[in-house]
Amino acid sequence: MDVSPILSPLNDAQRAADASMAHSTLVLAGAGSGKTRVLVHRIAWLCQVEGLSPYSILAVTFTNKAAREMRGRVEELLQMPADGMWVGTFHGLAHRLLRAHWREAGLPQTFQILDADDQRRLIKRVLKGLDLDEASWPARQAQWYINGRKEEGLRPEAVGDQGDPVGQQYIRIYSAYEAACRRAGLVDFAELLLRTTELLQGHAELLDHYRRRFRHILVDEFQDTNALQYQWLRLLAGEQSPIFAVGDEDQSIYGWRGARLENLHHFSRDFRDCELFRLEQNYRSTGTILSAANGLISNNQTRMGKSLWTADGEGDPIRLYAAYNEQDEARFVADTVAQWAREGNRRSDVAVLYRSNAQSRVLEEALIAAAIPYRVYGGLRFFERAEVKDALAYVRLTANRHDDASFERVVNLPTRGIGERTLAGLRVLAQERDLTLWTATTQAVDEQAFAGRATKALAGFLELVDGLAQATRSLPLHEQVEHVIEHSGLRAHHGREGDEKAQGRLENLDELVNAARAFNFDPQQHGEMSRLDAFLAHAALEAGEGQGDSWEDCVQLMTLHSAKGLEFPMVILVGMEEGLFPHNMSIADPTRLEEERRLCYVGITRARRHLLISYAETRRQRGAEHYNPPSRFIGELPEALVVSIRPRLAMSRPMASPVAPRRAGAGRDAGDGLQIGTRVLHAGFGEGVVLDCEGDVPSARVQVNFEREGCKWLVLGYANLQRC
DNA sequence: GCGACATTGTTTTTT
DNA sequence: ACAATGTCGC
Repeated sequence: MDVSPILSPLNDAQRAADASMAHSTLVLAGAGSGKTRVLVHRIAWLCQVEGLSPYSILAVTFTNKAAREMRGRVEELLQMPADGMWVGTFHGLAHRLLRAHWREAGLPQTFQILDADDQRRLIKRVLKGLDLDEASWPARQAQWYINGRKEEGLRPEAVGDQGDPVGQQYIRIYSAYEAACRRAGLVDFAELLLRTTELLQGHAELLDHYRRRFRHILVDEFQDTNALQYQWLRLLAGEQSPIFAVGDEDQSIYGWRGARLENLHHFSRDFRDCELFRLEQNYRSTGTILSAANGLISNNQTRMGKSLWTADGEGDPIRLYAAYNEQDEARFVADTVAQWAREGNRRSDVAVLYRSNAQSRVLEEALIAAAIPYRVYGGLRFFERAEVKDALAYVRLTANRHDDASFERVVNLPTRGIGERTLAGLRVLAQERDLTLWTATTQAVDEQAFAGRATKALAGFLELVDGLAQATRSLPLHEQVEHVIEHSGLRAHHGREGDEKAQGRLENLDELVNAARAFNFDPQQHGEMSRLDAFLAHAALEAGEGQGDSWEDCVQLMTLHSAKGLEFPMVILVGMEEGLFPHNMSIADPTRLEEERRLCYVGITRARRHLLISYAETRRQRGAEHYNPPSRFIGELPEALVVSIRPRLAMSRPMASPVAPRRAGAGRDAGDGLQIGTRVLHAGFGEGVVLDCEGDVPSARVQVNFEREGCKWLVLGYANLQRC
């Protein structure tokens, strides 16, 4: 057997890890050290050298994208399809197990998945049902509590209440929520994992079967596992299945949603005969970028420690730009990208990374003004849009009439005269008789429990859904979806609104039909599920990243979180100010501050060749002007690696209006559309940024901070400034 | 029951 | 600032 294609592209450390004979293997892989490559080649090694069938391999990732990439690369390396191999996200794999064993798991065959939004809405209803007012019991809080308990593997009855009334109330909420899910056949994300864990714990023969089947388990991004995922893995691996985990403590950025970095530290204790490998050679970035990353992360106290190095050269210094305000910063980004493109580079090789989504707006405006195409990642994805979810709710009801969450969503959409009063009556009825809303409605109609008009409306809704189910039963999937959109009245509903946004919603509905048409049903993966159920699960589990959007050469805009796992020749890290990054919510707590620092580390290590950092001295945040000092993280970079690309002037932070109040509107705009922060070109002084302006049009003066000459006041009528 | 105004709370995100 | 809710009058 020629193993050279598997091992020869690897360096010594990677090769040692991939050929490890230890029972458990933990690979601490720094950013850009070939993490995915090690996983892919390990699978190839197992198949070709140790002679395992792909059928007996289980590989777990956190995102669908990572799962797809892994499967693709394994197939490429092995030169054959790896159909039998289970590769997927924790949730995707758990879902698959639950579909295969719904009976043993105690679920209805048609169980539906709740996404985070569905879950919150359902919890809201449960809170109402318990007569708790929303002010003291916010749904978000309850959601956080419930998911937290599930991720600890705890059911309501297992949660210990220390006699504290708030805790007891939460336990009540948790119980009521569980009952609501059970009645309606609904499963939230955390439930997928918890239910699977319990399924395997409670059914020795099933556990035994899967333990025999999965002779080897691989896990990506191990630092992001939560307690339940860790438990799930231990259970599935048992004593006999070797486990191969890859992770990086310095890239743990999801602590706030339950990820436990400790899992990485406990690995060698909990999985027997463990061998540890470190990958520290980086193949991505220049020496400068790595030194900056190392310098920054060394400020974190709680780490095992690791230092990246590269055989590559030093490369460019890191450029630091002190913007006057957020508009100036955005313009700097646009200018930089324009310059980069002018030099013959691709715009898509540039990523602009920010801490929070709200920051994308100014950037987008500046890019539009400069006619630079861009693409924003994140935000709400296709299957999360309200109109799409509405349509899917109808479809879900045709598949499972008892899906209360979907029932509530569309029972009066478009409005058909079923109001809050009627609905409240229905809920009471359902509660009293322990029925789903659908059944309760059927009985209410039979018994004429409500006023004539309401009863008629309810009967109309029941008929509508039954009719939709009837009519679509034997249609192909996309025609089912199309039929439902048409005959539920949703299309007409959005058509009536007639504004620009409604147009977009209609397009999304069309796109949903397309998505249904394009959905490929894989009997091997979906087992005995119907095509429709498989599509609905797909919509819930894969929010629909790649939908739409052509492949134009676009600058990439995204949050630091969504940049994890990606790399770009040029990275611009914007908004590096105290309070923004590190975020205000995290500054006081050392643990969270360290996570912010890791987030910064992730951002820096995305860059291959060029790294630019900027901050704004003034920024409008939630309506008010803020003067945040530069981020402490800037100061933590080795000074020698950073150059300021515009010398900061003593005058660079002029005091704003409190000292010299101006007439409303004046002071913002010096006629000519020159606003504070506008970049201008002067024939003699070169380029600069408008800092201030005063007076009215004939004698207006502006203060400009020139790159070469410093700060000057100019009379607008004579200066002949050009915007640039 | 429904549309027009006030109030509210604002990290990060995948599944 | 601003979107996403909740309350009020018809």
